[in-house]
Amino acid sequence: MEVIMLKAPAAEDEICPAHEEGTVEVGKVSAATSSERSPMEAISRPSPSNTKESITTSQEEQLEYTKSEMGEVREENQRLKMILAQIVKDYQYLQKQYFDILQQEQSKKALETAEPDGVEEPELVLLSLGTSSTGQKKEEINTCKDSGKDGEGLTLGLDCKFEGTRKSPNEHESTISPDNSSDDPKEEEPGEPWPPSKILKNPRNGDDEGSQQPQVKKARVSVRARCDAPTMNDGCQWRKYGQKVAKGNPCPRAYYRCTVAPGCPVRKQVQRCAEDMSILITTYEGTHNHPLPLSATTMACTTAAAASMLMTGSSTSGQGMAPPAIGPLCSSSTAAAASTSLHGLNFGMLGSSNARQPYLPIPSISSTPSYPTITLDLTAPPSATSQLNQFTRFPRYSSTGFNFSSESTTIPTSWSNGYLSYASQAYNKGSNTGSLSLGRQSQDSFYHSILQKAINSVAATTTTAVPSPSPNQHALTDTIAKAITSDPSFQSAIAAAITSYVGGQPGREGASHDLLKLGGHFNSSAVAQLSAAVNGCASSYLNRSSSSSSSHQPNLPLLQPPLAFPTPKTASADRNSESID
DNA sequence: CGTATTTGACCTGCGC
DNA sequence: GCGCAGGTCAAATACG
Repeated sequence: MEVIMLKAPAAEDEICPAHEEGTVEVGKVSAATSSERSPMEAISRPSPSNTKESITTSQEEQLEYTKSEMGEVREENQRLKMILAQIVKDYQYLQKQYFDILQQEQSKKALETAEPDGVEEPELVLLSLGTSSTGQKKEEINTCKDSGKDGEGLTLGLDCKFEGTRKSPNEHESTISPDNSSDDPKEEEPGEPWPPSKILKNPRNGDDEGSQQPQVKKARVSVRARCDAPTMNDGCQWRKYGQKVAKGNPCPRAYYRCTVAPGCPVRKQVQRCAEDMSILITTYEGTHNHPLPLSATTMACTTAAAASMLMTGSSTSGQGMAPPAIGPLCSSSTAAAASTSLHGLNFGMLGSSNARQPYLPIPSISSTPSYPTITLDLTAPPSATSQLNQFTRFPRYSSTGFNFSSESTTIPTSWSNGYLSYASQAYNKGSNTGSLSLGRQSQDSFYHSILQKAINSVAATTTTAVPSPSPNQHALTDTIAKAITSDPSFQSAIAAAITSYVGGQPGREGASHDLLKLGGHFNSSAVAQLSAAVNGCASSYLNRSSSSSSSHQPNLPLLQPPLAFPTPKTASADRNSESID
């Protein structure tokens, strides 16, 4: 019975999470529950049909046992339902916050767009989440630029609609701010015909939107990642509707359309990099008009964030052959979200058969004349120096950027520093452009380090092992906690990061342990703060890791046990089997 | 048999 | 106006 209980939700998560939002899942769970009951009742009730005389004592005992088990199962089911409800609630709340932030930033940017420096069209916005080789970076950027035309670049336009790279602030607001929520039916509805051309072309779409905003250019989010599989597993269901060989790349470009919902306008292009066949370039466009699975949501958020950056960046950044000077800080919140979301993508990608390597996102945002394009490069070689070079080249960003260095020894420090910068300047600057560098190889080590650091700090202050906690550690912890608590977007980013970190590496139980440890020390005010901050947005993620020790967070209702979250099937499957066993 | 993929043709926008 | 390239459609085909 227990097996069933655990599996049902898990299975749902694997399949639906990406398709349906929590609400749906809840329903599904309910369904599962009812279905479970039937069998149970079938077992417990059969007695009437079977004469009791025919039932042996042992059988009766078994029935009793079964009944008690059933009761437990039901209780468990109820508990799971509650958890689901909470998660859904959390999710919705966070989503709302996230988009609110985006809107605020857009408004801010719109106001600041008037700034002289930002006048140039931001053809390129660099959002670096990972280490990337400088040289490569350039190439990538160029590629991105070209991509607009030859399709070499990948763009993932998930949820944001954009107007031309540069529109008046008002326009920006009017088109984007209203709805960045990917879940918002409204957004999609304006359904932007994917390609501008489409607008005019497809009457069948029945969308007048196209006509309404003929000039609207949708943002595209291009993700470059090493993946042997035909496509990345991004949490959505796609149907291939075309394939074509684009000029400049011998590899055919495949066109996919989201089939999660009948009228979903989201499409994606998948093409292998001509230079490196192992690199898969996936471009997303459009807005989902249906609930998204967690993993898909992440991507959507990434797109939205990227789009936001693009939009804002368009007003402030310079052109871009070389990663131009981007504002010191991309909208950190969005950048962070984007980066982390990307990570989430990676995570999703892990689901694909061959893609096991978690690549840190090294996103660079660029826009082509026709389409604002954001390129997230998850393929950067694990070169610490490359990142250094990158920053050397663009000290401007590094100085104010949200720098997640990949160097294990400096990561925490960089991060904290970067975050401080972020916290203090992000909104003040209002700049949407900048760099958010998350050392690629670091992703793993980065989050780990952060968590570890936080944990250590906490441990230092809460355990006897460390008599006198370092003031610095304390400060760091507080800083982190404050930073997280003060910025919902950042919370989301952290949540996504954690998700990626935890979920992206099924085999790495360490991550879970770290999180558990974090929660385990929640007595510490610092940890409590962190937990509270993260809790809001990542509770669901944490839950998974804390599943085996839900008792550890009595005071953290959100940190409940575990439902299978959209994670690579293998991961969730393993988890389920493990829990079952 | 139903669904997904393949593939050639068609449409549209853009540059010359 | 013409040609090129990107993007989409839809019939044919493959697959489960």
